[in-house]
Amino acid sequence: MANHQIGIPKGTRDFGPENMIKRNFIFDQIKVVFQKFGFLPLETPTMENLSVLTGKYGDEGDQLLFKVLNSGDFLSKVRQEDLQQPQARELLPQIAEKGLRYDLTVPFARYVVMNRNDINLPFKRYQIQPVWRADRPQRGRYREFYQCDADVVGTDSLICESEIILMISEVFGRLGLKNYTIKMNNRKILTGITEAIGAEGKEADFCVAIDKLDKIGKEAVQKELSSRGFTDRALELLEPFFNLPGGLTEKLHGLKTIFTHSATGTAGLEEISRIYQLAEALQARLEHIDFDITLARGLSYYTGTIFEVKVNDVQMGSVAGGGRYDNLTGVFGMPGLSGVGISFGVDRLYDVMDELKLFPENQIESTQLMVANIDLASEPFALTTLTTIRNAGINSEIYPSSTKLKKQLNYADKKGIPYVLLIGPEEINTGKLSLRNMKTGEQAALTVEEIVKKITVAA
RNA sequence: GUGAUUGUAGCUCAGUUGGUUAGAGCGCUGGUUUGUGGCACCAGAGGUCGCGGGUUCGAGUCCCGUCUUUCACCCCA
Repeated sequence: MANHQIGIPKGTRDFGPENMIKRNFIFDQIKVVFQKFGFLPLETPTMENLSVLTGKYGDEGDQLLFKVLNSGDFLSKVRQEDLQQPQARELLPQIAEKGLRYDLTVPFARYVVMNRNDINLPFKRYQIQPVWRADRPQRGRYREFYQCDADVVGTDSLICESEIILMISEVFGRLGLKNYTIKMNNRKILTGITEAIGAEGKEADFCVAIDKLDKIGKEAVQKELSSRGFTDRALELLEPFFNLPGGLTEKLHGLKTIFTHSATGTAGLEEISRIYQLAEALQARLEHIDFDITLARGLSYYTGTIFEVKVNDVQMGSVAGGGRYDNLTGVFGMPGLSGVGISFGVDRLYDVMDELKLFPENQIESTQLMVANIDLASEPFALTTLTTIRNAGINSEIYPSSTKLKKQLNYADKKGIPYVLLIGPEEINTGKLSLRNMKTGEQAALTVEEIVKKITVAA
């Protein structure tokens, strides 16, 4: 009888065995690629001090942080006046000093600063851990989800950016995703645009609005911009940006003339074309890259190149994103360290791959053979045989009790076990064991050696 | 945080203007088959109708609250 009280928190999920095998496949591919490019693993605590987390993600972000209540009698240290008239803002710092990590980049920055004397710059790390956001769940959006980050700090070389493009391509190739777009832009270009249209300093507002272009259309973006205080003159000057020519070189050329009086914009353009050159030298496939000046990305700490990857033909937000941040460690008292990184969203990749049916059929990590449990007398022989088979490197199990064969075969069938080995009095007498192929229903009398050979070859 | 939406058996869902013991399919258990799964047939088990309150002679059905689901906005992976 199921208890109606039990359940899991909103926006969290259990991952059953079938789920986990698929998820691990994604994790493994990403891990292999990260290591191939010289990134090494790092893990940080689930909880950080709130002083580390707050103020790094904007006001919105602070609200989305999960806070952890202090241990013990957490109310005893609260000021009496705050207990009389509780206000969340006053009360919170007194009752909670820890929070769940919101992303992997800020904890990484904290780690770099704390270990500045020990780490070898440029420092390349990857990190695959869950993060938590107290958001309202919806499609492709959970309160607990995994990020797979790879970042390099301590260099401003654009080789890093071009290698990120390579890593994205390789991960997607390994996952079997073919139709995807790596959108790339540069914050300096966005800054250049605000300069060019006479809206200096309104870059943040500009980013939020322009980011929605493909979603809500040009008119709605113009409307939003003017509601955010952009003048008619600015919107007029912005007009050419909406109508840039298609090709990369044409786009760059078009922007170059617009940016003649914007050093920042020009620098952004040079970075973009340099990244293309480097990626080409690395033999990256460039057809997936789309230089898109409307790409903005919310996180305020990006200062240079920004990336976002979308899978086409699937209704889903971005499945990966990243960019360069010039001064992330600055907030922790270590200025002048530039970093760039990429983050894959496994949960979304999973949903996309599931929808496109891209998960491989045969999972070698699952059970290959089950020894049926015919009767108590045959059990010792069956167990010895099981160990022999396991030692040969075949994933195998024995049905733990001698119930009806029908039930045992049914169990094997449902678990997708391809072979069942029958060991009863008959088999022990002849020394030939009955190996049943569950797919075809064929059954053969074979020695243990023949069985091991057959399954090893088949796998 | 704003605005909608959902909740009935393990799962997917029926359930009439409020009216007796709340149904189906799939799944599950047992049997037809005492050493042979999938197919078929037969039988059976399984439900505080999300939770709490209210209206009513009577609530799965109407009202309020709450939780949950899904979706849009904000924002984001």
